[in-house]
Amino acid sequence: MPVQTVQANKIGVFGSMSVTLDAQDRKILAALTRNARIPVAELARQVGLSKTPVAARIRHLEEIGLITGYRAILSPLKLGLTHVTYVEVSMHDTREQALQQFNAAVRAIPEVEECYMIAGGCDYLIKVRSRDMADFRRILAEKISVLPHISNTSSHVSMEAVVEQNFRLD
Amino acid sequence: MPVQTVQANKIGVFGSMSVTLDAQDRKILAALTRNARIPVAELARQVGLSKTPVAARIRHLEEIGLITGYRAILSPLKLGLTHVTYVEVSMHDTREQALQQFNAAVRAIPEVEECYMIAGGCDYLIKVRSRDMADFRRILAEKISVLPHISNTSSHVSMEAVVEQNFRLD
DNA sequence: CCTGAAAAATTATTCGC
DNA sequence: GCGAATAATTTTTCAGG
Repeated sequence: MPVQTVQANKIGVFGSMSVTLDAQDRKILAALTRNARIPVAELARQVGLSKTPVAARIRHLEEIGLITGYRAILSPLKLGLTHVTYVEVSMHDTREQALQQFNAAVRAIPEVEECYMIAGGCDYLIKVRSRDMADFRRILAEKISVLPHISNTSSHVSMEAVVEQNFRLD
Repeated sequence: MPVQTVQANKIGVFGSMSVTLDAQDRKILAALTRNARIPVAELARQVGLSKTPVAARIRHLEEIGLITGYRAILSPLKLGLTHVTYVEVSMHDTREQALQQFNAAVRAIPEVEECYMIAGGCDYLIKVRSRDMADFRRILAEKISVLPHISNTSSHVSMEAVVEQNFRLD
């Protein structure tokens, strides 16, 4: 059975609670986080168990939704997507309906890599990945600035990626 | 032979520059980005080619460094890491040596998920993932605030993740 | 709940065309 | 680049501690 069936999310009160993991589960997750294609046999060796319990643990971690999937990681550099810009967005309407309309619209923009609603001054922080400054200008003008209920935006261009997509397991 | 070797480098002569991809390569990357464990046979079906060229294309995409790896994706929620905070960091020394010392130090903090050097007012933008506010306070006090050459920090707490780790292939 | 090995299924590779 | 046969790898199963 393909693994992506794991992504059947059970969204609800009980399905979204955090889970306690033992040291071996953490080793399994650390290894799968480094390499999604590691064989269970090799994983078992690293964890210090036999294949059977390791396979069962992986299956369980998938079923409870802790492992949401397995993905290939691409080089933004090789894709020509070297420019990263953070856009602060202020809203002129922060009522629930307006926020949900904004959320839906921002999710439809493929160039938006991340977006968080922020407490305090600016209302949203959007991370945009683009080819270059001209590409970003187009994205800002055609996609970001036309988002619903926006009051104004402020862009902050990255000069260097110091840490990109780091993980934390402990 | 894959097409991209014909017109290999778009810009410049260096091996780290961007690559031109045909529609089939993009389909392969899109599929592997959704599911790293998809069998070559299934991938071939989706792309509209047979297994042989698809396997060769994947191998090539790995060799040129466009596919950098395959990783399991974990649910921050299930791990109890629901709090995201962006920390703006200003430096009191922006000479090259100071920046490199800062970069090395920030890379050693596991709770830092991302860090970009920013043009303009604040010098760095750091994304921190924590269990809760108390956990963040500890990280800020013990790990962020003690980074070398820092002048001051300003924290922006996320209230909602609207988009998390979205990809762009086109 | 784990072990270890045999069995079964799946997947990748190698050919001639 | 195709398709089938081959070869390799990986997962699953099961009796036993």
